[in-house]
Amino acid sequence: MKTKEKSKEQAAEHSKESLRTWLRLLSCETVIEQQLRTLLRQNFSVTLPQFDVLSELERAGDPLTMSQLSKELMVSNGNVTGVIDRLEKTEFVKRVRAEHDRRIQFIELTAKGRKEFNRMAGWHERWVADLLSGLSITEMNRLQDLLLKARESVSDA
Amino acid sequence: MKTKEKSKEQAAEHSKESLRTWLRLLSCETVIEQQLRTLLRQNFSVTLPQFDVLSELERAGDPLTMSQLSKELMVSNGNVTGVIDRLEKTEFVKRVRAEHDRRIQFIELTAKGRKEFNRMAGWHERWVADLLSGLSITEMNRLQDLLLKARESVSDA
DNA sequence: CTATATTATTATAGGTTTAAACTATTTTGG
DNA sequence: CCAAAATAGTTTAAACCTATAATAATATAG
Repeated sequence: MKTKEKSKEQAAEHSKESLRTWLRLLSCETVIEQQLRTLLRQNFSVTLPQFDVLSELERAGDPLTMSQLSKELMVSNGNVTGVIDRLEKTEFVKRVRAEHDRRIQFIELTAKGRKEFNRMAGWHERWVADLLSGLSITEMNRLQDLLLKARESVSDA
Repeated sequence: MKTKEKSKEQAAEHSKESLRTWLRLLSCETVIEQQLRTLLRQNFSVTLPQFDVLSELERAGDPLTMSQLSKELMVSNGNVTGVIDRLEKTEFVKRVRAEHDRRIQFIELTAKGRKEFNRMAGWHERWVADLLSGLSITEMNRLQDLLLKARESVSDA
């Protein structure tokens, strides 16, 4: 078989392996997500999307707008509105209208929100480490590289 | 540093890499899922969960019960009820009560459902292959192995 | 000042989970 | 054997998440 030439057989095999890879990626993500969702709910009465918002706010260090949250978390803007509504109800965050542009809502962590999040984050990291304890650091680094390459492939496609 | 001894530094690094790995896995899964969801909706007016149900039914070859679908797709039983309700409304599947055990609902593809699914499945495979075209077959095999190992780690934890 | 773009919310439809309810079946104890 | 209890399969209810599309409010450009 000639090299550098993409035969039909190779294309078919690539296609088949792509599907297998995607299905495995999906199931792997699903089992981890469900574990974390359950642990967060049972231990802290918080949902995973809510945790993700708090995480993003803490990571940023500064208040973020609805649009920034929407972009960072890769969810729709209408979605963010609902999650923030509920986080505001539990007083983990608060909305603050920007002075210079009254369309903009800045979302900031309250003292309570920051304190609770830090408590959760410690456990969250332990849970993830525990779930992935069967992988060595080397394996995780290789996995990260391949996942990054996959994501870049998707972005280019 | 002594070998075979898990120092605190190693544990901390493992923990950090676990979190990075999980976040990368999550974002990778999310971007692919959103692409596929959009493509399915725009081209076939079907949702990703509905496609997954049809896929499972076609793969099985025989009708499946609600519980079997719930287990295979790793979603709750209440969830399956709703998705099947909608698939029944579009006449892609139908419910059939089992003779021998009248608690059981067998879900089977209709002729229309099977035909439409096969049309979708071809495109679905092409889309996935296109999204992952930046990875070689070798890379995908390595990725599959690592993902399998990760999922096993989660199951053991 | 008007047209356009940006930011956020609302409306609608669908997906998801957990807990509880409901029905059918099986098991158990008398 | 039969009634009660336990188990199994599915659905329902309530709460939340999610996307798209439409809308409202504000800002900016011409």
